[in-house]
Amino acid sequence: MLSLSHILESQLRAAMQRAFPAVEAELNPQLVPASKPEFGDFQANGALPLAKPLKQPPRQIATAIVEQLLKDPTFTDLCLEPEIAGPGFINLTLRPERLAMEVASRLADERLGVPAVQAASPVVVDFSSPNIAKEMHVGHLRSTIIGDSLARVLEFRGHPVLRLNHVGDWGTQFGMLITHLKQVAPEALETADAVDLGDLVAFYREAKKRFDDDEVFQATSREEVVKLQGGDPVSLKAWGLLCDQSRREFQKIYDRLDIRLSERGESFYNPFLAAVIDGLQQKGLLVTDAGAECVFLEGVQGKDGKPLPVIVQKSDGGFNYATTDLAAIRYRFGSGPDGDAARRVVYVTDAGQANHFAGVFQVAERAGWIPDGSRLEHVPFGLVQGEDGKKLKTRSGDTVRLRDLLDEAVERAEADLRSRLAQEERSESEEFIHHVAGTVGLAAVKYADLSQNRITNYQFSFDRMLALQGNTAPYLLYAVVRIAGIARKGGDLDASTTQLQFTEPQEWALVRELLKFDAVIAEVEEELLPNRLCAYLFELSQVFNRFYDQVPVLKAEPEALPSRLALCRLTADTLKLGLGLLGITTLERM
RNA sequence: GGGGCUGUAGCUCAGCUGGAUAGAGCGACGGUUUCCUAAACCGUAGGUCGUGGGUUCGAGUCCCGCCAGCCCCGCCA
Repeated sequence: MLSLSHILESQLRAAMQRAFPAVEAELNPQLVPASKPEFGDFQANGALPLAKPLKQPPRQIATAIVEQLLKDPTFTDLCLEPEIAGPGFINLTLRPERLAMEVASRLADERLGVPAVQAASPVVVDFSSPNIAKEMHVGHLRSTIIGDSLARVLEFRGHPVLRLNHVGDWGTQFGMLITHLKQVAPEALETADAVDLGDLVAFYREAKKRFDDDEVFQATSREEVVKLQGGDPVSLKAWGLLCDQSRREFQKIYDRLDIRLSERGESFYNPFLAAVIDGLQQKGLLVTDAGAECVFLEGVQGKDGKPLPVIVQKSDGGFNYATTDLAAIRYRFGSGPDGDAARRVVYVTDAGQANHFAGVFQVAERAGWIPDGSRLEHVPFGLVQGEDGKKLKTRSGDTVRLRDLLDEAVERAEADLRSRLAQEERSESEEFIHHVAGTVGLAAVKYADLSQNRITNYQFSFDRMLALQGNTAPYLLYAVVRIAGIARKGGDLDASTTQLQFTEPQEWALVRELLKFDAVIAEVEEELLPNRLCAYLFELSQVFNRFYDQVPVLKAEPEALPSRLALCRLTADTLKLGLGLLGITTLERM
């Protein structure tokens, strides 16, 4: 209904101008969706702020606006007579036949009323970003799931999206690991898969410990990084082997989650690091401090009130992550061949990096590397916590591997399903059980994460995410299954309907809910908050379940049947599309 | 010490540019099934929106102070 609201807005604006031609300030109708169903479809709050400048009671102002509205035939064609309520709200109700027309047009539109932008320049979504030589763990869960969903929404809107996996394949950590392996397991640096990933993780832990405790080891590691960054063939080969091995493990997780990503690790920007330093130098932003090249931030003070630096070149000559991030910003906004020519770049990383990104973004801004009219955004999210409110750990206190977490979700979904089948004395094939459990388990993990406002910490709970009632994936999937059930029992959902007619309040409620879809997608695209889409899909499922419970479909009167089937079809299409944008696949039976 | 985020019902959370009596789910309590999967639906109870000021026609939402929790703070990412 976005297009209708735009039309209404301009009609309101015009009516206000006609009613109060003397007012010079911009007249804003303040048109928003009605806060409650009994107030109609939209409400215009614009009369209230005019009370003071016009020295008139707001209801009188609203009356004058409504008077003008009623003189506009395009308005009366669209809406019933407006009502003035409360202190001066103008409540607008669309004509039922217009709502039915909107439904009809969506039934004929595979995009369900969501317009496609004609965008040539890409949007970069930087997400997931695990580290080479480590396993993906619960810390990568949110970035991976949220980033994928945002990418899907942006793609659906028509943006060319670059899904970039900025894997940690460079830097000090590699120096540590390679140095350690040279000493304890040199074969791992020369032969592919000489040690498995689990061992690599153990080696990494040992290396990290030595790095923290042993100054000699620390120095050797730093030298190793410099060698690597300098292109030393032995180091490079070892590095390549480690990356290949990790990459294959990551891919298994991505395949399982149905997530597509282009790997472009930190190392990719290696050739562009020196130019970052030169560029900052040319802009006069660079300051040498204690041997390190820094840019001091404006408006951010550290202890003792001195400005905080962003270090772009360490005193040993090496570059660090800030340098890489700056090079990445230049590359992503830059035009080809060495550039992505993006107009919007978003980073889906944990909220703990907010300061880092604020600093890096400021430096990029001051260096003039963010083109006018383009957007550079950090999309932060909170920690994953256990049900005890602390950082999620295994019972033995280790980090939870992503693989294990997904396995457990699916196992629990399967156990639930089997006990339910037994209870209902249903018999299903093993294939069915595995397919349903796999879909439900992964959907539950994704939905639970996405349905919460990402900025807050997220309390992870298998029991809650797999619950069959409430705002959960199973509840939404069940709504889709119910509609599929209607189709199986003889309802032809694809039957074309020339005349839509709705009589029951439950039908109208469903119609109105269905028509909100386009506005929700626009909101997610803008705000990058997938939980808004989740909230909508949950609401839609509830409204549908109410309809399903209280209004017969297959046993409807012949004149009502086609319209009700059409509502079912549009509901199923909307749920499937919406869930698809969350990265969740639906089922026909469960 | 400085900065960021958070604080809303017993629990987990919504609350979009400030707008009508602050919403949902779970849990609790009470109902509904000869009918499309009851994995559902209907109802009841439950809140000084951390706290004190301020801005204004109007504040959970904006501004300032304070309290509590989490995170970050020069050569890790």
